Amino acid sequence: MPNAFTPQTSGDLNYLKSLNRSTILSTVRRSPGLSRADIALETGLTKATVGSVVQALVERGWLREGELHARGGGRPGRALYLDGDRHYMLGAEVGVKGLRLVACNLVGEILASCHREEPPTDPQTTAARLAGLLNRLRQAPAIVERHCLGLGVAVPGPVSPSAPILSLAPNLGWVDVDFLALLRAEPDLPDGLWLLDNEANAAAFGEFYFFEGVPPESIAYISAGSGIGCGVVSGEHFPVVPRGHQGLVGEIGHTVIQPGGALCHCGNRGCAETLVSGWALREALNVETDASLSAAVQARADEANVQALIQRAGEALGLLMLNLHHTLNPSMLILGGSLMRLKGRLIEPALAYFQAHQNDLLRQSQSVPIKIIEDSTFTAARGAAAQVMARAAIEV
Amino acid sequence: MPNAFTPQTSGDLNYLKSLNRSTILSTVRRSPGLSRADIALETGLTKATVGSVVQALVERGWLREGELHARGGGRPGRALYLDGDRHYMLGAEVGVKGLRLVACNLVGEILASCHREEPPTDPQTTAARLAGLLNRLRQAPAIVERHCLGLGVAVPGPVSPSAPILSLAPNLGWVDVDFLALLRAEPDLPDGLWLLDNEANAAAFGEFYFFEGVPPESIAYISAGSGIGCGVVSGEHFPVVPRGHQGLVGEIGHTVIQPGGALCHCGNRGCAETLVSGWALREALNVETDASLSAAVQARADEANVQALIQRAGEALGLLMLNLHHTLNPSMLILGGSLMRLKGRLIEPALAYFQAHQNDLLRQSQSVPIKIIEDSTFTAARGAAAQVMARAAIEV
DNA sequence: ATTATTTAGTTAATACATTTTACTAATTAT
DNA sequence: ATAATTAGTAAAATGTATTAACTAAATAAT
Repeated sequence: MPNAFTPQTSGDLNYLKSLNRSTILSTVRRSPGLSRADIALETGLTKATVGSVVQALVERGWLREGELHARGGGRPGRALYLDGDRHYMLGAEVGVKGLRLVACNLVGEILASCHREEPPTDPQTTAARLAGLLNRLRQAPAIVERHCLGLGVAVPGPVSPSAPILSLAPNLGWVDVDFLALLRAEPDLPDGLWLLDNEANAAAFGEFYFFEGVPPESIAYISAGSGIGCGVVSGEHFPVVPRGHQGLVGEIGHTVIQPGGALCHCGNRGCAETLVSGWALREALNVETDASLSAAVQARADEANVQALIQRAGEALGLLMLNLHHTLNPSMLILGGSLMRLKGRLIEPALAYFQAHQNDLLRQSQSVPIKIIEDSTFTAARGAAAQVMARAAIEV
Repeated sequence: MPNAFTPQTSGDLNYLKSLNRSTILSTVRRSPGLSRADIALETGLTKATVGSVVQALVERGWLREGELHARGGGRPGRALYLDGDRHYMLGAEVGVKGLRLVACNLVGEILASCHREEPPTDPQTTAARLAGLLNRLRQAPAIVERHCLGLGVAVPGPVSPSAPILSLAPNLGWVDVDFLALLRAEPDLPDGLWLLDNEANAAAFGEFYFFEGVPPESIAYISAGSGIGCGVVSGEHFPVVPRGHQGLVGEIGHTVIQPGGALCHCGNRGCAETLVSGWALREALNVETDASLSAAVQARADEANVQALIQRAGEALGLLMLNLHHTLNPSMLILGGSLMRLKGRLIEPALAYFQAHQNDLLRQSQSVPIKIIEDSTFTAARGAAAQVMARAAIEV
């Protein structure tokens, strides 16, 4: 039956095996240290099945055995963990302000990374530049001996749900770019799975997939940078990222929250992005694209109109969070993106607005946890790598 | 792998069989008249598997054989259809203004129906009244000889995703009502599956499941009645209704689209419901709850302030549609609910606003089809019945 | 110390769903 | 009529998970 990665819908015995293998891997990822017996209990599979699947996964470098459990009577189980030492995934983000790359292992640890803060020009040149950085990254001592599962690339715009093509990146001026094809033309790049996704989706996926602690049922990741995007993920063993008919799920930057408000790049008035986004704040404060917005705000922090501007932006973000909550109702909201560098100045009004406007629908249950990622430099790149892992886990 | 109805995640041979059976049924539902060979081609299953599954489904009254195909050379295949003659499902809607009941067959045809336009009082009494109507409905000649698969109930408020409990129905004044338990206490009701869901979710499900023609990948159904709700469905063979952490997915009536606007029942200002909803319009026009809103509007159609009010409501609906599109990006928008009785007066400004504000993100691909259901008296009830069928199809 | 008990994990036999292969059935084209 | 083509069925083969019986390794009781 279908999950995010296998759109197929009917199944044979192969599919069944892959399903159970993937479920077992997911179970260990979400609860590291479980024993075979624990897994059997949790998944409903028999000890025999779990035993044989685990054996295969250990041999292939996906799982490793750890210490013995010693809890009460009986033979102790052997703890199982994802094996962080044999495979790695590459993740890259083509951002409006530069390229970011990571290599990370099955546990989500970043083994090597690099970034180049220089706005991309045309797709072709950017692909060549990214290929160069990737090849250098792959020489890093921490990963040179490992097996590469593939490469995930995150881009700042919607990706067509039917093909891995960037359909529009307003802030780069790119339209219908088959970035992976451009990349594939470069020499010496690794084999394996190659994936392309929207930056917010990738980031959301990574935060969900490598969540530390008890994972929420679903999350919405609001990416507040030059523009405002949002990625959604849910589904415990098979995390699903809804992309929508045209890949526009989560384009909340262009939801209208102030009819008749300021003119937006998209042609409408009162879009959320006109109130809270990198470009809108830069425009209002006269800050160049390649200068630091947060530094400019910091420098002019005592000007009343600057304070009011950031305050209003924060409140707009809070409103956006509320509307998102009433539309998608995720178990957790995560805030990331470069705008988080404005810290309390932006975040406090946002949270205050969100708390103050909890209405009856919300108040009856406990309110939604909110997590803030202050430095999300590599969040999308790591998320893209996570997507590679999730996909590879199905095939192993 | 999990679908809407089987939260399980690991699988055995039983699961595999159920998966394929359900897929085959879905294939026939979406394309009536396929032959066994067509199904094998479409699903990727072998002819042998399809043959044996179809045989079982014909025996159990889910499929029936039809005419022979005659297309070119070779032995003609035999057309297969869902069997509309042996089973039926009951669906009921507990609405703010009354009860609506249907019995429908596997093809989605309504075999019998009744409604009682009298606002529900307390849950207990309502359950008793509904039970009475159900028992009378089951005596209808069209269904009395058939087998009942179960009962689906749609309610005007969010249902907890973890249990079939209506957590809040603001317009009924009900809180945390276990309506199915109350119903179960009544005598002589049928066995089978009993389901409870939000009215908008149920309606959305029914429109998706029994869609006539080529079904869209996903739909969002906007239910514009006393309040404004929205249901979402996607997934071809296993339609999924995202419900969210607290069952609040689609509570778009309380998204804020006019900060600082009119005070809403929920305590906030500027919610969509303050501009476009049965209660807001009644309040503005001084129409009693049990009187007809559309009649009142009709009667005062030449007053300028009434015209302006409806015009504004329509534009708010259009804005809501746009925001929904940018957040969920469904393949099709469906508008329903009692407000549709205002017809062109409301719908035209809504569509005009929606078309006029298509921005770059939308314009690049063809625009979203919009379907309007003018009379949605039984839409939610039939949808609840559809949910029963979808669930029963997994178990057969 | 020895034995019983409990839990973990493996192995071999079994059950069963799908596939593969070979077949029969029914039509059209030659 | 015969060949060719497509639909559908039947029997054997494949491969999955389960069941049942086992071994392994710890604690608790004697």
